[in-house]
Amino acid sequence: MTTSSGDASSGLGPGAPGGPAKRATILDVAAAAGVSRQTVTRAMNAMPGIRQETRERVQETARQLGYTPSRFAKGLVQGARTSVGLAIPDLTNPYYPAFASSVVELATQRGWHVVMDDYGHGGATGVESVQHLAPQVDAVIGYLGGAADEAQAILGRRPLVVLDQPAGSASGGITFDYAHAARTALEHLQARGCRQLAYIDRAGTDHGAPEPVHDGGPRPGPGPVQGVVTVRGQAFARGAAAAGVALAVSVSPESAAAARQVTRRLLDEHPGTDGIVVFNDLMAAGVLKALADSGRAVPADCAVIGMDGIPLGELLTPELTTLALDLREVGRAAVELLDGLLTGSLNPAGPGTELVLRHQLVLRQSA
Amino acid sequence: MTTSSGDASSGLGPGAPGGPAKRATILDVAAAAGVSRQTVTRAMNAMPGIRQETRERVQETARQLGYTPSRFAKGLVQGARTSVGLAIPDLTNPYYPAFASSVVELATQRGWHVVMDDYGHGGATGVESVQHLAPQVDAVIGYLGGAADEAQAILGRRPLVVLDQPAGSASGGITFDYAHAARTALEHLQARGCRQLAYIDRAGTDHGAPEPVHDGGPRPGPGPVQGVVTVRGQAFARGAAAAGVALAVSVSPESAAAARQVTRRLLDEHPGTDGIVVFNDLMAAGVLKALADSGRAVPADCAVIGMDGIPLGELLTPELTTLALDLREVGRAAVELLDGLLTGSLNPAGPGTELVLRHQLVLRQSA
DNA sequence: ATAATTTCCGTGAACGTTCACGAACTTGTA
DNA sequence: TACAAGTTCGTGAACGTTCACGGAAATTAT
Repeated sequence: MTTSSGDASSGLGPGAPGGPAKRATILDVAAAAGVSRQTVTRAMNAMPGIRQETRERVQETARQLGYTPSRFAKGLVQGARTSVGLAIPDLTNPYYPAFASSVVELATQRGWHVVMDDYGHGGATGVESVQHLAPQVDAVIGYLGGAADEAQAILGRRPLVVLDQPAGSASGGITFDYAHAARTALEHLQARGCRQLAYIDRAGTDHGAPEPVHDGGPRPGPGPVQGVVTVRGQAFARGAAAAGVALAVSVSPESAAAARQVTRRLLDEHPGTDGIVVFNDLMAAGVLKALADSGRAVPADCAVIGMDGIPLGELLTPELTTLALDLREVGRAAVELLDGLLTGSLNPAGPGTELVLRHQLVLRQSA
Repeated sequence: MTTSSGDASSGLGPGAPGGPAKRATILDVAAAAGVSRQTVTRAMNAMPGIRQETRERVQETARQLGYTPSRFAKGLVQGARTSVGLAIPDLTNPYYPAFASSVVELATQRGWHVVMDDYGHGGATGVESVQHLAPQVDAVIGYLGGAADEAQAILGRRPLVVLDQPAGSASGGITFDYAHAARTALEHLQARGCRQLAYIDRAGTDHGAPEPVHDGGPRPGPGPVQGVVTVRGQAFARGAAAAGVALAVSVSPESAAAARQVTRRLLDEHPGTDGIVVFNDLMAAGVLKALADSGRAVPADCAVIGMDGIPLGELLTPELTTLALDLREVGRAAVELLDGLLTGSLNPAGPGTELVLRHQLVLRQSA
């Protein structure tokens, strides 16, 4: 502008000098190219009704000015592309990536964007995650670990699909038939001849549990059951009681290393244990280590059944028998449920639509 | 609408009848509550200058109408909250979640949102992923597997941080010192007394390779090296040549199962192999399986070194020695680099700032 | 009682884009 | 030449929110 030389805006436009280089707008491009807003729009969006030469000139001008259309202005006038929030407690836990991958894939197929929040590492809760996502998304899918009502309140009318917890007032929910899983596992172990069973539960309450129960009723067996606080754990305790089989229960933080230690103690207290079911495959990996530590052969001396069926199981030694969940299928169920909610074939305001999925026993070496 | 009763909007507002229930705006709320736009804004955003009673009344009205402020209108007037795109080839590969988790955590700390794209499953490329993300984000971090220039062109002035490939015209890049990694691994194996080494490379070119070379120069050893196409593979081939050590190279698709098969063939062709380095830990798991299949003891008969240091390695039997990368640290580096680019302390237009990280040998049982 | 604050609330403007429409220019045809 | 039809481009309006400012009402001070 102030220079007398002719070649203004040579290559870089703003950026080098002065302040933070105020963002170029469509008007800047229009002015620089000697056309109107609408022509710039036509050039940038591959619309008809513009001469090829003009289009190229405008595009070049836009490039030189570093022009990027404001997604806000565009969204405001065109109506939102839907974007869904995905709340995950811990991507580091191999259970979740498989699920998340599926959600992202199917959401992308529908033209949605996925805003991901991996809230566990910051020590946040599921509700806080929803709070963080809320202003940015049109819907949320998530493993919140409870408080579905509160989360739905934050989202207002926008649909919320929660997993592995009662839907409550949430628009939709996907749960798992743990009673069926427990029955399947226990029957398999019994058929195998196991008589001294144990279950390793995860420590830390999952807020999905209906009541933080101490199982005040008749103790189903000799094992300690007081610590059982997850819904999975309750299902196994009840399943064992129903089947009239002894079940020792230990509780461990959700990691292989922790499960290894807990299992060592369990084996000290119950040396005759000959069958163990574990909260999930990751912890089962630690259980296998502990059994190896103690010199026991798997499955000869003690059988092990994991849960969830993550790919890791196949790589362990021995390969892990597990109550598998097709995590891509879980993701598909969540996305399709949300799709129904969004397109209105399902009513978000109505009572939460619940979908129940079942684990399937995958026999490998460990049991 | 058709009813004569007076109680309009009782509890649910729109939604039940008619069409897709046009979205409620701030003006609807203002009218329903008998106040102005600005008062609604004040009520919804916890701003001062409003009576508590009014605030509650407005909030209740908003709730009843299912009002959710438009993120586009808000963004337009307030200036963008920055949101970054995260392009990941395959969340199912345990390498990436650890990285992604770190990125999400640190981005959230900065108040950014993360739009995730897991582009591999759809058969898309990194560039297509960037294309998909571009209209929605202010910057991109990603493993693109090449074509950084093209991706940067799509983003215009918006910063792009690429990983594990030359930055090219991208604003920033993070690469790994594979020459150092190769040297470390080979030296360790030699010191261990291994004499017949092998390297299992990943099939499929990573476009980051400077030239799709057939290594036309003098063959560094007896092993077949023609298939080496990844930068990692080249580093190992060169490292072996420099150290004057024989190195057989096999190529396998990126999965444990595939690596298992390839390793079986390798062992048939080179039965004397007593040390194997693998492209990554996931494939190394398959290599361990193959060695077990062949009746070889690890590390007594053959040592194995993996690469990248994912948590899986500790759970294998034997536990995997690996050239570990602190993936959370990689995420941190990417985010901090991007932060510099965004806040302007680094110049996005300038030549890409490259950062080189090093693998560290973590000794466990397998070597 | 009047003035000086303070509290509360409303109105014009602006953010950057696309849509709907119309004007100007070009080409083809009688 | 004149008219129709097509091509290319520009202008007002609208999307829904917040900001800056100003006015009215309620409260306190003089």
